[in-house]
Amino acid sequence: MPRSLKTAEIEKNSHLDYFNIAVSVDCVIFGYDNKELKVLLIKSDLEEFTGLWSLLGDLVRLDEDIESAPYRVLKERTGLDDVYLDQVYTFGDLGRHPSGRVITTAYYSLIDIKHQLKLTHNELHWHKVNDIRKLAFDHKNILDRSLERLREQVMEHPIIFNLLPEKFSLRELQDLYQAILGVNLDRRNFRKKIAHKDWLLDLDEMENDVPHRPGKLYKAKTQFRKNPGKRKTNRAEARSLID
Amino acid sequence: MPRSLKTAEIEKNSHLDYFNIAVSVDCVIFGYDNKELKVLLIKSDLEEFTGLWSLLGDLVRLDEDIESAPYRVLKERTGLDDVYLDQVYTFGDLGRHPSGRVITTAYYSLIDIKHQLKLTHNELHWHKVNDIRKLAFDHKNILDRSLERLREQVMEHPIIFNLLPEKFSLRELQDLYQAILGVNLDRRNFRKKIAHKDWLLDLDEMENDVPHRPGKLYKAKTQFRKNPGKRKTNRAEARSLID
DNA sequence: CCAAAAGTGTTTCAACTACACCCATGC
DNA sequence: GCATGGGTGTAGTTGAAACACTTTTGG
Repeated sequence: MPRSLKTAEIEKNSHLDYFNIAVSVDCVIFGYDNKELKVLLIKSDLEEFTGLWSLLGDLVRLDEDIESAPYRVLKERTGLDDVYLDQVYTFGDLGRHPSGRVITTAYYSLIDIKHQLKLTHNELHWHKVNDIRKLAFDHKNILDRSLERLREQVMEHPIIFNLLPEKFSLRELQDLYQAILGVNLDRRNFRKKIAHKDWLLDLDEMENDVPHRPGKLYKAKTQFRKNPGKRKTNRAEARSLID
Repeated sequence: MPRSLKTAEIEKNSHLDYFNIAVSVDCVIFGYDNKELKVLLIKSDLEEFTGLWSLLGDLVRLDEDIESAPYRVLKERTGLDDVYLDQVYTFGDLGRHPSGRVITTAYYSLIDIKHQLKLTHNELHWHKVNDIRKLAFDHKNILDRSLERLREQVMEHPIIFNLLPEKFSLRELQDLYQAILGVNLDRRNFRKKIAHKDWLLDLDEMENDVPHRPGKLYKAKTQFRKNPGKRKTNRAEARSLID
């Protein structure tokens, strides 16, 4: 009963297992720091991929909904419990996993990199998304698709706040949009657009410790923060909240 | 080796199989006729779902990419070979299949209902999408998500022509958009918008057999018709073609 | 006083909406 | 000649883009 197989054990699959299809999830965990979009990767321990990094994934257990699996992976790897997750795509080409037939469903996740993570593995590191050229398996492809999806979602849906600390200035928000979209935005137009969307609460507080004129601080209206209502209803909720 | 298991045999899974996760694909096959959006369904042969209809699906084989599976299902069920397909979402809740643990990836497909289909099963019928209240398994949910996705795609991407015969009038095209989106569109604005997109070739031919002034006939520029280049590149191609 | 970013309004342009009349064909 | 849809243009509105100066703070 392969109930508690770990990713690191996939390669130990017996020949018998090889003749079944295994189902995994892979998490594209995005974070934001120092004006750069980052992704959390783990050093691959497969011989075929020595020196390469890979996404965090695991086999789906027999006793969990597929959507629970990425929450479990996040919890196990980072200690985080209440995160934004969205399914991206399912990848199932024949040769995508060297140890056998593994079909994987990719989820992307947005977390506040400053929430001191309890990283459970010392081979776990944040990488600048822009610097990544090659990953183990088809994970570069999965990353590209997830980033593409994130870019599609981020201007339309109030999800970006999950990448920021609770309080932030409009400049920080704009920098983050720019990091994700890879473009520069006009400050005045950006502020008008954000104001129009009515996603923010004005905290009547100011930044401090900045070496220039401090900006006002805002936070996201609570319904947009983290993962409102947990599993399954993500998409529908996010959608209804912006109508 | 469960290499050639058929959907209809899922329920025969042994207890041994029950303790594995099976992977299937389900096809939401859309067609258009008589100003109504239709979907191709098969009568469920599971006891639990007596009298209910279900989507066409099958287990993914060990020797095929996951994206090949829906093409194979389409080919087996309708005889069609070169169809538009797009992955929608992967559904994997614990209780979704009464015979065991089956995770399914949904694809939607757009086909010309008039291409006389070689329907391989006499319990296979077209149903008006608007009339469907209940389906076997979680297929109503899958249908709803697929329709939602089709609606998102159809104004932005040149895919709708796959639902029409090769030659069509602007009225037919508009009727089809209206059937999909569930709204009425202004004729003049619609024609301007379509003209602007530059998706059509003017055939310099007229309708005949219509009991009113005949309209001009158009066809989609060839790159938008059917499934250009087959599997895998669907999304990327569709996207690049509209830039 | 210098550097850095905060904050703010107007004009232009493109896209979308609403809306009405004459035309061509079949019957 | 009547019914049905074909075919077309304009005015108003809305959202996006371009663009520059003054203010506040820290150093």
